[in-house]
Amino acid sequence: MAPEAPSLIPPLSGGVDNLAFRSVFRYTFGMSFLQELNPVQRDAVSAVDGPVLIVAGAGSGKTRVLTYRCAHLIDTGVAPGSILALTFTNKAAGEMKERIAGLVGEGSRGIWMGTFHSMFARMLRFEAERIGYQRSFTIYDSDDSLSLIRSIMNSFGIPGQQFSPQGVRSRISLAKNSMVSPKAYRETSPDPMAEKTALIYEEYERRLKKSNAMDFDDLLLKPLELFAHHKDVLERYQYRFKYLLVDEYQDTNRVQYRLLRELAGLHHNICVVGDDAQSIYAFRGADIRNMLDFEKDYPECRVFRLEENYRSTQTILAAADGIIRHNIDQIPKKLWTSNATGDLITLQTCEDDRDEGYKVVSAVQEESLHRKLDLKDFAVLYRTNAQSRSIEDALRRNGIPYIIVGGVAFYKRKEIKDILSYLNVLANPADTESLLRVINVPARGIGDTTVGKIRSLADAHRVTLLEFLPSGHLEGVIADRTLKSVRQFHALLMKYIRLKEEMSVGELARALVDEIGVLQALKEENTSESLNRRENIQELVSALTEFSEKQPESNQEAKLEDFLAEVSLVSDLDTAEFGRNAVTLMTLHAAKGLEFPVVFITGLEEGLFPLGGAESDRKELEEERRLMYVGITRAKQKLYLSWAASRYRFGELSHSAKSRFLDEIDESLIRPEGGNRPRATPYRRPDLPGMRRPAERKPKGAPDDSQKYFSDVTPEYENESQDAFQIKVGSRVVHESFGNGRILALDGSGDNTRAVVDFVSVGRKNLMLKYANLRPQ
DNA sequence: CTGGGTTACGTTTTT
DNA sequence: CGTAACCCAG
Repeated sequence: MAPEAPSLIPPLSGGVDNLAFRSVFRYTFGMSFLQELNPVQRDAVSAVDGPVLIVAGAGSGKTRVLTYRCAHLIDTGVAPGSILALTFTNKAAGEMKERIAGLVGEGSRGIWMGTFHSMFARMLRFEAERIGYQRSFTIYDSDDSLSLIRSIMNSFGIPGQQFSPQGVRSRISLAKNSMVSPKAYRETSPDPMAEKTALIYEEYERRLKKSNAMDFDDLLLKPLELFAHHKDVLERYQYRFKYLLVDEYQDTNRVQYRLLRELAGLHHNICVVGDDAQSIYAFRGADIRNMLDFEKDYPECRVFRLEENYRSTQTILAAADGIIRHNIDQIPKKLWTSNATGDLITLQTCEDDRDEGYKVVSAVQEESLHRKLDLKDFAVLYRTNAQSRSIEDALRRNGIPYIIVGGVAFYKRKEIKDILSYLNVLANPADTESLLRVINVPARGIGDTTVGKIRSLADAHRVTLLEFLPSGHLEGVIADRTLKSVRQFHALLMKYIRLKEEMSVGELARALVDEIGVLQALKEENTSESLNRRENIQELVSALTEFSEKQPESNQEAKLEDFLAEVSLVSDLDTAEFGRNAVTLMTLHAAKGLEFPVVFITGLEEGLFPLGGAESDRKELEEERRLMYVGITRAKQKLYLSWAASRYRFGELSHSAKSRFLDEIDESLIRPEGGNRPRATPYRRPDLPGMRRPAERKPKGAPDDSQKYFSDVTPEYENESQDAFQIKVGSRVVHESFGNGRILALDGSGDNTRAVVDFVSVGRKNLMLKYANLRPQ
C-alpha cells in the first residue's frame, strides 16, 4: 500500500539493504535466473535504460520477462519505490508482485505496481488538494455514474426514452477521454442532441465535484490535469519514477498514453510490452496506435520480439494463425513453437445451447479421465456473460464444480452496494449520491417526495445534503413523523462518522451492519435468496476486518478510504480463486493473460461470435477476430470449438449459422466430433421439476456418469427431416424466424447438408438443413 | 410511503 | 429469460 508520501530521495536504508541482499541474491539466484530465459528474453530483461518496446506473442513468456526485469532492476540497486509497473488487472499485479518477491524477497516491497486506475487513484490521494479535492474523495463506478446521469436527466425533465442514460454516459465518457470540455462539446456539433448532452455533461461534472467524487475516467484525467497545472508535481513524479513498465500496452488508451509520456519525460526509461494481435479493448478507447507508433515517439528505443511460444501445441498455434491472418490490420509476425503437434481440435456441432452444455460437460469428463487432469485445468470461454447459463446448468446437473469469473461482480450486488454506500458517506460526508442511495435503506419512511424537498432546500441554502438534514428549515415542510426519521438517520450517520475515528474499519462495519439490522431482516425473510445476500454481507464484513488487520499500525486514518478505493477498482477477475479445483467459466475478454491445458470456445455462431453488428464493420470484425485469437491461444494441449444451430436468446429460440471463424481454421486441424452419430445427450430424460436439485459436488468426472453418455443413444430426432418437399437451388422457402427466402446454394449431403439462403429480411444465411426446418413458401 | 405487481427493455466485452 | 424502471392499490 506504500502510504508514505512520495519523496524526492529514495530512502537511504533501502539502498543499503539492497546492497546487502544483492550479494545474497547473486549467490542464490544470480546466474540461474537469467539462464532461465532465452536469448531474446534475456536481452529484453537486461536492456534497462532507455525506451524499450517488447513485442510479445501469445505464450512467449511475456510475464516472465516483466517479472525478471523488475527483479533485475532491484538486483542492480534500483530502489523499488522508483519503479512504476502498470498491469491490466489487479490480479496480474498481485501475481507479479508475488513472483518478484519469490525472486528477490523483501526487496520488492514498495514497487508501485497495479492497474492504471488504482495507481493513479493512489497518487491522487496524495495530491487531491492541489486540484481542489479532498483526499477522502469517493470513486464512482459506472453504475454510480449512470444513476447520477439519470438523476440529472430527471431534474432537467429530459425523458429517458429516445435519450438513453447509457447513451449519454458513453458520450460523456468519450468526450472526457478525448479531453473535450462541456463547453467545447457544445460547440462541436450544434444540434439539439449535443446541446442536451452538453448540459447534462456540465451538471454531471459539477455534481461529481460537489460530492468530492471522481468517476473512472477522472482517475486518469485528473492526474493529467494535475501535471499540466502543477509542474512541480509532475517533476516530482518524473524524478521519482525512474523506471516505468507497462503490460498489455496494446490495450492502453490515449489518456493513458499521455500520462506515460509525461511521466517518462525525464528519464525516458519506459518499457512497454504488448501484442497487437491481442488488442481487444478498442471498444473502450484502447488505441493500437500507442503501440504501433512507439518507435516514432521514442526514436532511440530498442525493440525486442518474443516469437517463441512455450505454451501451445503446433496444432493450436496453427489454428490461431489461421484466424489472425484474415485481419488486414496486423503486424506480420512469425510465432513458432518447438512443442509437439498435439491433438487435433475438436469441433462440436450442437443442436442448441443446452446440447452444447452437455457436449462440453461430457468432454470435460472424458478428458479429465483420459488426460488425468484436474477440473481446474479446464476453461470454458464464451463471448457474452449470458451464455454461461446453459453451461452452468449442464455442469450443475452433473455435479461438476465450477467457478465463474466475472458476471455480476461481488461489490456490485445490491446488498453490498448499500453497505458500501453507507461507508462512502462515512468516509466522504460530501458524497451526496451515496447518501441518497441509503437514505431510505432499510425503509424508514423517507420517500422520493421528502428527498426531493430536502434536496431543493439544501441547494437553496448552499449546504451539502448531510449538513442540511438537522436543519430547522424542514419543520412544517415535511410531516412530523417523517421529520423524526430524518433526524434519526442523521444522528445515525453522525454517530458513525465519530466512531470511525475510534474503531478499526472492520469493527465499524460490523457495528453499522448490526445497527441497521439488515442481517436480521434478511434472516427473517428466510428465502434462499435472502440468506445468500446475508452471507454476502457477512463476507463483506470479514473482508473489511481482514483488511484492517493486515494494515500496518502506521496507517490508521486513511484506511476506510483505501478500502473503498480498492473495492471499487477490483473486478471479480481479481478475486477469483483459480486455485479451487473447479472448471473455470468466463468471457473471452476475462481469459486474457491466462492459460489452461484444455480450453473450450463456445457459441461460435454468426451474430454471437462475431457478435452482431461486428459483421459489417471491418474494424469491429477484426477486433472479434483478435478475441478469437486470444481465446485459441489460451489452450496448452487441447482445444474444443463448439457452435449451436439454435440458442435461446432473449427468451426465445433463435437460429444461427456457424461462425465464419470456424471456416478460417484449416480443415486439417479439425476433427468434427461424432460425425453422423451424434453423441447421446441426457436429453430425452424429461426435466421433472423435483429432479432439479443441485447435484452434490463430485470432483472429477464420475465414471458412472460418463458411462451413461455412451450407453444412452437416442436416435429419435434423427429422422424427422423435411423430405416432404424438394429442396434445391432456387427453391423458395420459409424459415421460422428469418421468414421468406430463396436457396442460393446447397453443400454437403445427408445430415450435413448446408444451404445458403437469401432471406428477404436478414439477407444471406448459412443454414444446416437438418436444423433449419425450412418449409416451402 | 410502501410494496407488490406490471411492463418494458435489453446483451457485448471492463477499469 | 432476467433485470430494472414504473404504476397503482393499500
